Amino acid sequence: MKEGDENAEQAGARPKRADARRNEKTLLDAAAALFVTSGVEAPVRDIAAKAGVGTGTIYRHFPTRAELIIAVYRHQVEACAEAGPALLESSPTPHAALGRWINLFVDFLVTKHGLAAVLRSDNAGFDTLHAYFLDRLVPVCGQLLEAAAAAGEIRSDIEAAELMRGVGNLCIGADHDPDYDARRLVGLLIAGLRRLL
Amino acid sequence: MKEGDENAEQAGARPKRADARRNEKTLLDAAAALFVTSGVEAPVRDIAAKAGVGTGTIYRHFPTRAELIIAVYRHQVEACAEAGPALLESSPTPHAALGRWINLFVDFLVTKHGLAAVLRSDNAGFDTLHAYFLDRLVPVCGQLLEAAAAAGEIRSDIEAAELMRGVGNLCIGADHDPDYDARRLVGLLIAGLRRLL
Amino acid sequence: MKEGDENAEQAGARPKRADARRNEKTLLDAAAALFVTSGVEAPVRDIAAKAGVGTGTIYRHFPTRAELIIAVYRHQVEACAEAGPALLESSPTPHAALGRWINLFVDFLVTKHGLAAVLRSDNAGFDTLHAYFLDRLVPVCGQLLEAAAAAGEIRSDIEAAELMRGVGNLCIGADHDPDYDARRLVGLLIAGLRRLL
Amino acid sequence: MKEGDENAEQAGARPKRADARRNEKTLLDAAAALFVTSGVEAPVRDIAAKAGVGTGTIYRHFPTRAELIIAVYRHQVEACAEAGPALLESSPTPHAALGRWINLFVDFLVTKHGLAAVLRSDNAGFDTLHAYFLDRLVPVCGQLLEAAAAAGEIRSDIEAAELMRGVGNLCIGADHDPDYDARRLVGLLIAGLRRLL
DNA sequence: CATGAATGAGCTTTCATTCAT
DNA sequence: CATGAATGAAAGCTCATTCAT
Repeated sequence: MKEGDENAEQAGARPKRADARRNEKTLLDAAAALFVTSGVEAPVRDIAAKAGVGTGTIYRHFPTRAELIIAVYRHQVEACAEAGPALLESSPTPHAALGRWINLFVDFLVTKHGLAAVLRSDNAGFDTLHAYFLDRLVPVCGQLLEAAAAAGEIRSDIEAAELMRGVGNLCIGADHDPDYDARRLVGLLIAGLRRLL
Repeated sequence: MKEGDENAEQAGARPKRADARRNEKTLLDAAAALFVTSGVEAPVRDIAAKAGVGTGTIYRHFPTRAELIIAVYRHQVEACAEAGPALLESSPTPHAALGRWINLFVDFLVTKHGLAAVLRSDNAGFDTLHAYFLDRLVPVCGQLLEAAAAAGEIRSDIEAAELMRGVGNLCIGADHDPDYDARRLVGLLIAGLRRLL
Repeated sequence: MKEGDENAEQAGARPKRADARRNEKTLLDAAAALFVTSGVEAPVRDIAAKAGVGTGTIYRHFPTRAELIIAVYRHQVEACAEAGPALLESSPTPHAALGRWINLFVDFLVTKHGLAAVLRSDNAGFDTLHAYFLDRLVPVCGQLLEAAAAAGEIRSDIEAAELMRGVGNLCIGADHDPDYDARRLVGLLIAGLRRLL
Repeated sequence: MKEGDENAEQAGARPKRADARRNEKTLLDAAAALFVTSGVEAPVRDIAAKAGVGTGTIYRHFPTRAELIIAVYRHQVEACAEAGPALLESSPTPHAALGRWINLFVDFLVTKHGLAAVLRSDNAGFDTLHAYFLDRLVPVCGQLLEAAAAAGEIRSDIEAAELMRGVGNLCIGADHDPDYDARRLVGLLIAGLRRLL
């Protein structure tokens, strides 16, 4: 049955079915919402319920939790990664660029209940997630760090991966405590990088 | 209630009390040992098994996990708290004292598998634990902070509670990753406190 | 519905039918292959995947698993059924013919991972399957049995249906254990039919 | 000496608590009953429900399904095993003893829905079960087989393990079909062992 | 008081089957 | 007709917590 008279999907070899696409969107929205309130380890059943789908649907779209988490946050992570070089150019100094970029990351993380915790998990199931964040963000951070070090603004004995982890850690629990300002503490951390004059 | 137990013991001369006390010691040792290997959220059953007692016994002595954790670490927390004033006197500057004292805290936390994470938990059951740490350590930290601020060494817009939380956060997950040096990052944080010259 | 398909095909000359038939063939091949490796209870999805079709297609062609199994093995079952009379003629004695025919059946069953087990299933869904095997093979077996009984070679108090079930049972699990030789045991069973002299 | 497990319990250091013992009995009864109707792979939840206990109770008493199955059938298996030597002495010939003993086994198995199937399972979880049956029954069968072979009554090329499996297989499904008489078929099998005169 | 048995909610994951596309 | 997305009922297993002994 090759009649191409049906509403042809937008160009592409195997376009996702409309309902599937809709569902995936619904799913991601539901997951994102639940992640905010219950953390990224929210029960699959709850996510499914919130999305109004069966649990199987989640597993079809995202076989592992890591994949779901990545999908939920991909856009924001990508945006963050891409912002790095631009900030380097538009900022007065590399150290300032670093601070701004880190703030972007903090703004992202602060609302991701439990994400930072899961990034520390030694559970094998989260390796993919771990790797994704590392792959995308550490190089960017490294670039900024190197620029600042090259400019003599900061110490050069801190690894990007370590700094990122520190920043990540400082964001843990920042969403459910108005007395805790992760951004301010991260500011301290970044300030601490400065080479002592 | 706090001192009552001791007195009742002397007066009543009930041998059971000695048993109970011995049990409690055994329990704390077992819990401490298991916390090291399995984290502070180790299954109650495992702790009981290690102590050679029934699970009920644990609940009798420590109705909530928070209480057990506090009991296990009380000595070390007290020691840390008490070290504050001494360090203030023996250190060249208040900021140096702060740094040393914070290092003490980091050294404590980093070896307590999962403790830092639990301190961030929004689980109501851990409120007591949270409060205990705050009560004991924040004033000490505040004292050091104030001294450093008074000496003009650091900014004065950082609260002790917030700083403690930041330090605690930086320690999360530091035990199972040799590539992550919480102490170095905390050092950055403390360095970041310095008033820019 | 049973004969309609064939006629409609010849009359209407609808090319779609050719597609469908090809599909059915593909399906049966895939199912047969998967049955060998994963047993006759292999997941529908796996079969569909192997055939390169959707799961719905399988249900369209074979609404129940029993029907699929029957379709997959029909040729071999028919061949087995048809071999009975021939063997009766070509064998030295009816009992020998029976033995040979039974061996044919054993050889068939033993390679059909899980088929023997499913033949014993009390799951209503397999009634059709059960009935099919009975309908096709029991009469043949009965014929051989009667001939042997008439020749005075064997006891006459065993029903063909029962014997077939026994043989079927002996084949269960014969595929995944090299230490178990269903054929030898079946040989014992057939030998046991002999009238004691 | 056996000196009674029951008595040892009263005397021994750690007697099982009365409620636990009662529960275990209830559990075994419930499991046995459910095994009859739903097979030995009946859902843990169903067994628990039938016994009126929580699922956890089952796992406490019998961490693996194999252990539960063994416990349910232990008495009968032991009785069967122990009957072997006695039958050898009390029967007119070793072959007769073998037949009688096999009948005992058949009577046992015929009501154990799904047991035979599970004994064939290649699932690692059932290794223990498999081993238990083999350990207890195959030697007994082997003894009878050897005696009969030594007496020249039967062929000597059949292994006890294989014979037991054959008998086991013949019993599959015998409980839910009044038209299928496993005992008669097994009789055939045993008769087939006879050395042809 | 101590014990540890019992409870049962809660989580993940699989798959037969239906039905929108 | 074919497709494969969605469904949701199972099922196994863990562990905090209660409570009979």
